[in-house]
Amino acid sequence: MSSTPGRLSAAERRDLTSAARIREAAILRFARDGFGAPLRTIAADAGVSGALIVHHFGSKKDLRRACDAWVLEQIRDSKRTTLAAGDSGPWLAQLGRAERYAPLAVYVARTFQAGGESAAEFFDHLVDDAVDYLAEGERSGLIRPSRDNHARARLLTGMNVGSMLLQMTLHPELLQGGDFTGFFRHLTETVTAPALELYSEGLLTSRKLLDEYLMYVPDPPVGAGGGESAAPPS
Amino acid sequence: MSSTPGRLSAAERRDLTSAARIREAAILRFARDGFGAPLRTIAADAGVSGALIVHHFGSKKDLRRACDAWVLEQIRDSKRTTLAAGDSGPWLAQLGRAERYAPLAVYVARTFQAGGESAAEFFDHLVDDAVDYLAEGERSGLIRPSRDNHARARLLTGMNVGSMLLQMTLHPELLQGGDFTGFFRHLTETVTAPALELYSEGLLTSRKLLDEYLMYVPDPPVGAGGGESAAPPS
DNA sequence: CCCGCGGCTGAACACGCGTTTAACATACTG
DNA sequence: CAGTATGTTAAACGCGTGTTCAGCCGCGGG
Repeated sequence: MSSTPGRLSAAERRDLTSAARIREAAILRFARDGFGAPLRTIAADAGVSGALIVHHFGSKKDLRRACDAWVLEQIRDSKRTTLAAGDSGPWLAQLGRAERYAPLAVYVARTFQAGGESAAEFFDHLVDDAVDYLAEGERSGLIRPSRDNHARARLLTGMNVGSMLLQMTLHPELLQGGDFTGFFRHLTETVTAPALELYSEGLLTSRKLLDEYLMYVPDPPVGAGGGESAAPPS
Repeated sequence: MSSTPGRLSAAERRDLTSAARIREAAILRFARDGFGAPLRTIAADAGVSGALIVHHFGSKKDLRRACDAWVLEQIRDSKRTTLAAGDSGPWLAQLGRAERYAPLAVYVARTFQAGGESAAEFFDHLVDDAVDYLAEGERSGLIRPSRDNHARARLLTGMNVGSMLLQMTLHPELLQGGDFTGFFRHLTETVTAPALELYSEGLLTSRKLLDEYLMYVPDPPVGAGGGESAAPPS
């Protein structure tokens, strides 16, 4: 992994090797076309042969694992940065707007689309983030308290990620060019207004339905959450 | 297509032929495993050879087209029925609970997951339904008026479908058995409570954010909608 | 009787894909 | 300079898949 005598750290130097180019190309291509993208296409993107990819990474699965780890690392970086800047909040939305991080956000969306273990893990991660974010909003008086913080966080996160997934399948052309920011711009443009309305005023005129439901089913929360996903009864 | 001399209509008689069995098996298998399911698996489900499928339907794509049409027809039926019973409303949620229609709902979800032309068409269909449903709720005083009915309908539909998609990728095991109703049960169970809370009380304590946003961007609606999908800024 | 035709099949073909293999180039080492 | 490790490649293999092909079976009509 390290042969040149330069004094850069191994991690830094690797960013100049073809292995790094492959990783970069793979992330971009996976974000564009999903994880079904042929290995040879990634190879062409990186300007190398297909065989070299498996030589460096072992297999396509391992390549994806490497990309996953790298993306997660980048995201942690970004979170540290925005947190340090006091600009806390849900990163998925903001991330998409930042030119640099948009591909990462789309990559994450592809992870959800592909499903599997990593998707579930990542979702829990996002939910935990949302819990924190909502709690902070609650403290600052911006957000209402909930009967079940975890369930609410799960609902909102699920709606967000789900909507992203839907937009991905409904408008694949937005990803086909490398224009990842356009994807998020379109998403927020069509969503912000009605979402703010829903968040500010609600949807129902009375609390009758809610009260009836709460009467019907027993206790709402206790401590830890139990269920998982999200989809309101329209 | 018709050789036996019975007096049933051609369409009815076909429901006894192996072509019908193939269609039925394909719908179930597509719902379970998605449209990537191998033709030979469907053939095994239907108890026929793989070659017979293409003999009857021409190709896998054509088979899917036939299934799409059939499912759409079934859904129209179901809509007519529930509408006649005065039990109007969004069918996707209710549909999942009805033992008979649950596979159809999952099939539709798979359609969205696969993306493409039919997904977009179907989504518009759902949005139109939601517009009607919301308007009716508004008339009956249950639902608040909106600044942009179409945008709101798109948001809510997108959140619903998106959440369904997410649950599909997050919990594929719920589909792996043929238990399609369990899928929807789990979905509504984890979602209903926080969704009702959100719909009844909103999320934000003040309308400041909304007003600011509305001040910032010009007119909200006019007549027809323009954008498409949905995903609130968490 | 047999002839033909439609339902139906197993085997073979074509193709895209991940992966393996053998070889070549380059550069560092003794 | 030989030797060896490392980066890199073209070609081939294996496998899963949609599709095609040649033929079998059973039955209704001459």
